[in-house]
Amino acid sequence: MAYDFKAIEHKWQTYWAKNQTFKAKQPQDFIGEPKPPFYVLDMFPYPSGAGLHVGHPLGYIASDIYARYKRHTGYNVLHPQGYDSFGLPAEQYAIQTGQHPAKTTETNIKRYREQLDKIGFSFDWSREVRTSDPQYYKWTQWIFIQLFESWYDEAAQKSKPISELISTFETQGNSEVKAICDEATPSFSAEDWKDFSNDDKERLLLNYRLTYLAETEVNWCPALGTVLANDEIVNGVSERGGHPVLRKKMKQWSMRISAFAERLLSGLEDLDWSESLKETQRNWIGKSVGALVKFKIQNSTFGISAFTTRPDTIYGVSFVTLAPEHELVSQITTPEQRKEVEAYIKAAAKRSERDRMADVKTISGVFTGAYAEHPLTQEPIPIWIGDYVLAGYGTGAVMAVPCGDQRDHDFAKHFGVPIPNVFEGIDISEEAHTDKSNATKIANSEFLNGLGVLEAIPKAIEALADKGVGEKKINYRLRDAVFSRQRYWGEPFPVYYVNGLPKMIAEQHLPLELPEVEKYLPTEDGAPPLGRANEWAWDTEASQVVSNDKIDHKTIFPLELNTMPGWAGSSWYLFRYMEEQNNRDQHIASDEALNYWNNVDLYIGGSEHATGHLLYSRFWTKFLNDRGVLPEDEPFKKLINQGMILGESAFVKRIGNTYYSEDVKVDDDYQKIHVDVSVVDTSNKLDIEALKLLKPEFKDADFILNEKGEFIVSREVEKMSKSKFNVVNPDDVCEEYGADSLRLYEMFLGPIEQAKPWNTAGLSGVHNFLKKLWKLYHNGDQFEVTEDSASKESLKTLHKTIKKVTQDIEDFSFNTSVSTFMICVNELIQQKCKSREVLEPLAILISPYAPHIAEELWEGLGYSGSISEVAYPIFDEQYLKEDAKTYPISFNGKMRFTMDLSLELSKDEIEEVVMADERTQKQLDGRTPKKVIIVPGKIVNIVG
RNA sequence: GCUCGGAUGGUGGAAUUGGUAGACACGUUGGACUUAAAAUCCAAUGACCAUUGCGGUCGUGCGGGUUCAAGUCCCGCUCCGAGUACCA
Repeated sequence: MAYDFKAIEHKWQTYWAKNQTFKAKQPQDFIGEPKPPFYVLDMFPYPSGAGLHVGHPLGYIASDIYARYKRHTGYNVLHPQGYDSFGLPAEQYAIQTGQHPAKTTETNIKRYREQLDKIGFSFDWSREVRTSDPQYYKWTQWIFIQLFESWYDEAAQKSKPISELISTFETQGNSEVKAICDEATPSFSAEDWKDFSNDDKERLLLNYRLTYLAETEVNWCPALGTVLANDEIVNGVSERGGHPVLRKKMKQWSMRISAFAERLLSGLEDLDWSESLKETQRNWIGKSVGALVKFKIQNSTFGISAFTTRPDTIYGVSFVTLAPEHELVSQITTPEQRKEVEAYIKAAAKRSERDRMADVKTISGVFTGAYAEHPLTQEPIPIWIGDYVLAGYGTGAVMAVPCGDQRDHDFAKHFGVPIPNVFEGIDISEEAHTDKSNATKIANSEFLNGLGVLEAIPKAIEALADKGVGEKKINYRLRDAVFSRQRYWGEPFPVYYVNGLPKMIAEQHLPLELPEVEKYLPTEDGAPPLGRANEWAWDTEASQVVSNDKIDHKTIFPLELNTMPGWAGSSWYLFRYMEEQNNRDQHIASDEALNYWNNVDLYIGGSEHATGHLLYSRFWTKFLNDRGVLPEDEPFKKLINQGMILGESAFVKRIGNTYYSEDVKVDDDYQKIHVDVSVVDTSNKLDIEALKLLKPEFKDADFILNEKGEFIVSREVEKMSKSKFNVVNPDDVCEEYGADSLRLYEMFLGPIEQAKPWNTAGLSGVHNFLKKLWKLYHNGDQFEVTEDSASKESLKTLHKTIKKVTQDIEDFSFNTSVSTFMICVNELIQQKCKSREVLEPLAILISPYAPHIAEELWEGLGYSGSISEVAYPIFDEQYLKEDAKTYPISFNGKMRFTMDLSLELSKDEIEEVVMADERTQKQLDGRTPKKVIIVPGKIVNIVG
């Protein structure tokens, strides 16, 4: 019987589904001692219209191997899957076609599921989640309300209920409270608080809430009447239509993630994540220690605060630069400068933040005409604006010290601002002196003169603090996260507005479901798509959504028109899987479930989520832990990033309507045109007829063949995408080679974390291997395994394989374990091994990688039921004992020949044997070696 | 620009703590079986030189360095990829 992968894979996929083989157990399901839990999670996919390509399953295959391995070693494994089903592409499609995004999303999910099912994953589908399902986003809304009802106690480093803060305000005002809040929060006493109106109280509380309304900048496209994602902007204009884009302020919900900066930073230490990923998050959070320096503005009541890490250079300040968006700019600019300043602000609004950061070569800025006062010397300091200062970072103001900062130096030189030198014996005429080591001594700085940088910093802060013009400050680069999106296809906020102040809809009335709209575009006056809904008002008495025309601002109020961003639903989904479908009504998950599963033991996904999803979900987890909802304060214990699978695009040379084979010389300028990889074979030959069939536009084209009468394409490695015609569909691979081949090949391609190109030709290698494996258990058409004991050699092969494969799984080195299986099978065939003693453990070993064939072989071995929980083979050292080693004999580090020597020999004995060998004497050619280096068990190196 | 990765034969990659560079595959070439093809099996395959055999030189993106020994460690570059706060 030949290896009939189609029948086998279909048979076992049906069996697994029917028997719910991979359904995880809840703690209460165990009779007696429960198995230890192990939670393996993939980053859930966004179900796009294009379907899966072979790049998507890479991480899923790796995590599936690990999940299956853990089942073999006695764990109760939770390995769920679901969909991140809110998102921009479905909305774009809806705008174009008028189809409801829920409908296209449903279709896409169905297709994803079919594709996933064909690959043989051990997912527990009974726990599926979809972020766009109202029963799911009910809890996303619920979490939002919890955030609204919380504040951050800086002293305790913990989020707490807002009611506690209110009681404190009632008894002591806010002077004693150490809370994270807006900078502009005024101080007040208990009496003041009592005198405030309810609205005033609400406005003040918004300064403290963990989610709050604030003015933030967005990319506004006036022509489209909408806000654009950075992604939708290409070269400064909108991708759709090429319209200009401006930066504009808008009132939006924000998340006070900055309150958690310190914990997000220190929490990294205990995580089993790659050092590079942790480093990326550390840099993103960007902690820096320094001082906040306050500058008075001359002839004005205003002041500017600037954060600096170099308060020691305070006497080197020669100007102050504000971000063009800084709120003071319009108020301090002198009439003479106004025209120039306004023009500059307008120009800066057209540049994206990224452009401004990336461009360090162009120095630009404008003098405001205003002067600040040096906090220590009272000398006047000119105030400039410059777009290298970003409004969102720090205070949006920089105290410029041109002698110590290169950017300030460039700016000063460019505009002819003086560059006072505060460093002893350092020439700063050409470039700034940025060295922060203590070897640098401060000069021209009064009481700081002669001090090293490290001593000068605290001394300078002390002096500033004494005068009340500065203080020690820790600054984080991490900014509060904007949480509003002017979109349709996202979670609605459970918020309505009374007198312009936000109110939460009570928990028991959730979910607040998305309303129907006629079009998915923003309204004509620029309101988000929800502004088109006719039924989008909240009746506080009936507690239900009612028609907009009933809004009376007495009992019926308008609802929030924004929706939540993509990361809302993905920040907590891992906890939803912990509970079974039928017990999800009353909570995110039951306490029993949360306390049993805790958090994710292994998380696999792309590194592009390093600072988005992975940081936000850590933030929400910490918050929900503070508020007693979750038992853990980190979501993902271990994390592996899978690399991208790239496509091998195919190109043809075109001149007019004539196409030339790659190896035909063409003198004129030609264009390179993508052709679909499906009409090109593995030796780069193009099937012209198939191409014409696929793409009618080639019907009348001329094709110039090479001397052999073939048409050859050129190849290039690019990102796999529909527009590049280089997408390989896993369905096609499963059809031609089978899911087990696909799984093995994806792993065999290379290290899981590396980006690598897909080359379908290589599949035959792993497919051949599976055929050989099959043959090992068969004699002709007959399944054949003997009860004879295995040879010493075969046992050695087996145990060598157990050792290596087990180690590889633990190290996530799946590519090398596939090679190990190949070596193992090659050796067993050579040894003509048919013994159950070896073949039975081998079937278990390979089952995480190629589960379908393993099940079939297991059945052939006489067992009924799935192989999936059979105990994993145990490695026994005794079969691997060696008594000799093939030593490489090197001369000056170059290997010349090898010698088989007993491992029992001492260093001296080895030297004696090696020196006596005639090949050694030939190499030395009469010379006496200066040195002989012998590392027993490893190498001999003769120097001389 | 900044942050984080990566670079090894014709191709994907291996070499886990500094110790035989190129495991395992793909591809290519030659051979066996066959009327033929497919499938399968066997052999060769880093480059260059030598060749009757022995053998030799070079070689892990580039330039330096440390070491008995460097793909691996250190310093300085080049190129490519990802992220850069509203793609998910």
